[in-house]
Amino acid sequence: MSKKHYHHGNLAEDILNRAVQIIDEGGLGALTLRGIARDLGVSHGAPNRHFKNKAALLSTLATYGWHKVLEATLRADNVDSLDPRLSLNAMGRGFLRWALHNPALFRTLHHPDVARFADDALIEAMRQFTQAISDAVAATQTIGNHPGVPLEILSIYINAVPFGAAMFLIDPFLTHYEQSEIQDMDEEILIEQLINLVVPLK
Amino acid sequence: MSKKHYHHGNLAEDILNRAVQIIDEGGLGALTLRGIARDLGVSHGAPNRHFKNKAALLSTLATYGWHKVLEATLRADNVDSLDPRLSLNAMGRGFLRWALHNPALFRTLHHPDVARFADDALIEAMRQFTQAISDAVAATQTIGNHPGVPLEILSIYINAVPFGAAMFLIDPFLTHYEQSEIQDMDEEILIEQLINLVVPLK
DNA sequence: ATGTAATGTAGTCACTGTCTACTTTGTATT
DNA sequence: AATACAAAGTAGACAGTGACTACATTACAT
Repeated sequence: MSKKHYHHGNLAEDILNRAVQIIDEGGLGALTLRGIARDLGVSHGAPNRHFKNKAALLSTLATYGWHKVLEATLRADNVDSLDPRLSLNAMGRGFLRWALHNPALFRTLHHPDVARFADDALIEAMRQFTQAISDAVAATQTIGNHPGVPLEILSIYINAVPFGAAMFLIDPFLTHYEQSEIQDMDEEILIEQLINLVVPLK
Repeated sequence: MSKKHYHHGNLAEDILNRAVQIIDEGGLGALTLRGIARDLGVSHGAPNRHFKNKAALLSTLATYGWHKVLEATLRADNVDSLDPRLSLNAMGRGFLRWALHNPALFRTLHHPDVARFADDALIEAMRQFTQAISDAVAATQTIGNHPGVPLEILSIYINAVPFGAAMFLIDPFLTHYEQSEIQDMDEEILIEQLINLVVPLK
């Protein structure tokens, strides 16, 4: 970190952290390699030693994000419950909570210009996530939930709710939308009510 | 269109159409004002006469998209049904069908870098859409659907399903995902099964 | 200790968005 | 019909960006 050293130390990680901050503050459009380099007090070409190009940086960021969101989804309270419904409900809450707390990373996850240049690591991270959701959904089907619905379709449905809800809730549009009562709501209650709609605990 | 004329005719509209094509082909990252100008055989500064800047072009595109998706949502078969559930179900199908057929425009709708610089027209278009959904959801509540759930939360839930599902289904990631049976499915059946999950016709 | 690979620097290039001054053309007014 | 004016397009310039190159510094394995 000290400016006296020629070598930076762990520039790659600092670049990623700074990238998350910038996206949080100004969106993906505000992200520039040269801007990051300036912020870290390093020459404009330095980031190229750690990321082949801008797409590679975004891809790394998205891969990191998928790992994080999977972790948040699987480590939430009650995920380990023996009741598949309670477990899946907990996963949904963990997912939505993480998305609301990490809007910048969340937005990179499904960003089309990121997925378009996805490398193998990113594809594998995405696959792991969808697999985890699919497994949990399959478990609820074994106890009678939504019988007859193809697993892949049911998984899309279950996944779409926290994803679509988060997309809407972190949309800058909401800021312009005055009548909303949601901004005053307790976050946990909001999460609970939304997830209970898609995975009822009856 | 003839190259012999100094004035182009209706350049603004042609710019928008070409922009949609470019986003369809190469994503939002492939969209450049100069590229559009080249494609239309016009000087690089010409688009500035019709759009103050790139953000204004994207904003116009998004506004147009919101109008289109609202139209597709409200004009689908059975939307006029007297049964609020059947009507809302039809709206969901109309929405999802449109999104799958217009991935480029759909992606601009909630693109954070677009909403961030939203002008009044865009905000109003968004508001009209959410209002239409909210009204239809409220109608289903009057006949006993999801009693006790706050309307705004229920609306987010209802909206999240076709939105999140479309987001996933048009994700370039799916291309890398071999085991998927979804790509071989009939689109209408896919739409029907997904929407029936969130708005059951019992 | 030393040489080699990793890491950072400085310079350059094409491309982009945006601005300005200028040119051409459609149209309303007389 | 002539003409003035606004709308629309052109050409040139500028700074910022991503990416590449050649070069400098440093860490580390041998």
